[in-house]
Amino acid sequence: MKKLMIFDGNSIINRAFYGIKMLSNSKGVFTNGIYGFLNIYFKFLEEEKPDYIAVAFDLRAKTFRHKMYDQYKAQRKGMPEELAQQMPYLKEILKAMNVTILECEGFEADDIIGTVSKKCEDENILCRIVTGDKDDLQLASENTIVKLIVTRMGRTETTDFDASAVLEKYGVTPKEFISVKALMGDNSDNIPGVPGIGEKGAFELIKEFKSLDNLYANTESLKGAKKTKIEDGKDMAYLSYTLSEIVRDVPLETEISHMTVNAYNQGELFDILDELELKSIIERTGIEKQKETATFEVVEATEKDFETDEFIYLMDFDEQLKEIVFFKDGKIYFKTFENAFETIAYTDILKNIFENESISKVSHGIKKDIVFLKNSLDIDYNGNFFDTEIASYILAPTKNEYILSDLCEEYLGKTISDKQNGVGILKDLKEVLQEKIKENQQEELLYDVEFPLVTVLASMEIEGFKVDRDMLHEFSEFLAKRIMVLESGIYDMAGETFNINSPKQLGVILFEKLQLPAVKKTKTGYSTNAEVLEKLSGKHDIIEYIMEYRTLTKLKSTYADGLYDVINPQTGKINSSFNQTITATGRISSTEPNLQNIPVRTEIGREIRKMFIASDDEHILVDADYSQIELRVLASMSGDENMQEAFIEGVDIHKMTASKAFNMPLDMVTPLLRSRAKAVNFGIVYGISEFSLAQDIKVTRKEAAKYIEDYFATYPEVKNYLDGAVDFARENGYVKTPLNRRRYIPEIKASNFNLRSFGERVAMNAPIQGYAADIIKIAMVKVYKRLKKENLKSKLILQVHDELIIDALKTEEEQVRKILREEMESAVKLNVPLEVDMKSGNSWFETK
DNA sequence: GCAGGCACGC
DNA sequence: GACGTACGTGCCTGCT
Repeated sequence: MKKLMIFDGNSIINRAFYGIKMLSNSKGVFTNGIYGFLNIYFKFLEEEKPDYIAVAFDLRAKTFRHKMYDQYKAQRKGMPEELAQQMPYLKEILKAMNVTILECEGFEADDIIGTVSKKCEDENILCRIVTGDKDDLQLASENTIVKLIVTRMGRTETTDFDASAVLEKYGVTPKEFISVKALMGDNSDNIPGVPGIGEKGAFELIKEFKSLDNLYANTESLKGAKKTKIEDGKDMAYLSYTLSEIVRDVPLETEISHMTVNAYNQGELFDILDELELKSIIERTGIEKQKETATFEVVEATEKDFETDEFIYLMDFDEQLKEIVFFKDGKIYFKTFENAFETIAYTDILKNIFENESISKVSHGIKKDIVFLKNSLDIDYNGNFFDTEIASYILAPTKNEYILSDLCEEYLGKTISDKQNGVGILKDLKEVLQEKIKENQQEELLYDVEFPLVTVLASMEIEGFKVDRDMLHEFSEFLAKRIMVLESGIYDMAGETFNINSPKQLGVILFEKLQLPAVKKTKTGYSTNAEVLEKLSGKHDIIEYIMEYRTLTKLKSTYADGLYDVINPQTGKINSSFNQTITATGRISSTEPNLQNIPVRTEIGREIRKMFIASDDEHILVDADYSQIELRVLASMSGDENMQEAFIEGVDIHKMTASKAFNMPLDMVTPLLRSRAKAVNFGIVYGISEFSLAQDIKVTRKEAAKYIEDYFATYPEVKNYLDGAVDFARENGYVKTPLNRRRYIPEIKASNFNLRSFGERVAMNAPIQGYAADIIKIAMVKVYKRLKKENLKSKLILQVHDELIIDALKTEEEQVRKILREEMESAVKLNVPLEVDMKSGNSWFETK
């Protein structure tokens, strides 16, 4: 016997959508429903190996059921936007797979399925119905099996129902199932049923009477209230029956003989799946990439081959240079290096290329090359280059990684098999990226800010920050002693030893053994974070101990010991990595170690900064930080005169905000009111929610909302500006800074309130934080160039978002201060002054 | 190897 | 009313 399988497209994509966590491609198109549908589709295809296959869909148009009963599915909300946008893609995919799609105006997918299964019965074909909708159980028969799926926690479970399985599970036949539903109704479809008859009653009645007709022919055998309910509900019952009964003679245009399982239209299918970045599905379909695989002639390079005016290369090294591959005149050249001698013999050739301004370089991730060439061969990489990694980041800053092969597939549709072939299409990639950068008007941002910054960051990495090893070690030992004392105190009070670092064990001690009130829970148990501990403070002496223990162990492990472990033993310096392609907003990040989160707020934490020192006795640290850069940016971009006034007059912005928002003279502003105004300013800058603001300043959400309202009344143009940013994002899908740094915000269209609110806050915040990031990057490039131009030996060694640190030769200190102030304050022209606070000192501690 | 909880900075 | 909450990095635990 032949076998047909039919899927309920809407039902399955729905199940998948709600059962699988949100997925989206890098452009923000959601894909979880499609992903789930296809996995289910392939699973059943492999299991059942049908001869015919079809997928049925609902259409948006009203069905005969709506015409018959205007309340039908009336309460049902439309599909959420995140799912709706996936439907056309799914249909395209099915078309590319040459799968029959069945839709029929005026009917639902269920009716189409009912019709197809009826045809199967007539033509003696086995039928398999795959759906998440229990209603289809009425279609089960000997030859028709309903495969009912349930998705939970990302897993799909299936139960098979033929007629006897329905009878066994529910005690009624498939056809009787319709009558049951007619009596009990269905909330999800808004089918009324008989008032007062629920699931239990409906099943009992139909088990006894078998059908509605028989029930109503024998109502006299019923008793009491039930009898009245049934009799009164007769019209409703019959209406509900018609609504519930699946139609089995929908006018379909397609015959079963046309529903054969066909070969895929490979190129088309690949393109869609590739666009959606559904890699595992591509693998599962087994489709071959129809696209070109880049292959080039590969030859070993001679010294002469290195002569070129455009050096397109990829370099491989660890401690030693291992290989350079480069592309020239349609050929790939490679040169491998077995040992240090070979490398040294090549130093001049490499120097000629990398130090020569007139040879332009193209590569992927150039900063690491600059650092390597300087450290291992003392080669000074000049600034004439195009970095495809940085360019890709500017085009799409929210991607997790910028891998060359992925980018080639994305932008060129070409697959690269290895590094050698990668270099062969680097130039093509460069040209596509260049074009897109131009389209987005991001040329100034890329060529005048980001590329020059690569050199600056490399220099900062090479230079490093000198630390006082011994002092760091002593501090660690000091902490260790104090931690020991706290530890034994905690064990005493707890009456047992346990791992204080384990929130799980700590939770048991505090909230079970010591019976302290548990205020907050996490996914896995009791919350024991600082906020919770603060609330418990005073209730038990152990709390203070734990709070101090947390502070000190954090200081010891992350800072004292963590930093000690990464000191270069030769130089006594710490060399962090500065990453330019991580953050969504345009800020840079620092890793291994992170020097952008060295403690400053608490006295004990600030101690760490005493260990960050000038490189030697001849040097001094000069620290310059922008004063309120984000708020100045906001004042300038919004054009709000009230806010600008504060900066032009040079008064304390938080105090001014409090004075204006709470309608009182400046000298009446109390520290508490100032700190609340500050929190609102802070919240605006970081795009925090009303909820977070309430938590921050420990007021109710309502009060927080009032503060925000007062704030916007004080600065009406700020409100206007922020609303405008949200509108812009809704319309364009992204926001931008004045330098056209973009951030895409797919969340702005989400139907989920939290996700959409998040998108709106991002839309308001990204231009502010992003522009501040642009400004300090411009300043860094200008400061670096000035230091070089004026032949100074002082070096930029660190950036912390609004702060620059220079390790200055003492004899150059005044010149360095002048350069920092001038270049930072003139980086861009705002409608308010850009101000810099500056301080020198022998340690980072002293500069604060 | 990975997720969760926590804490540090701007 | 939405039950999650700006951006990052790194440490520790406790599970697989």
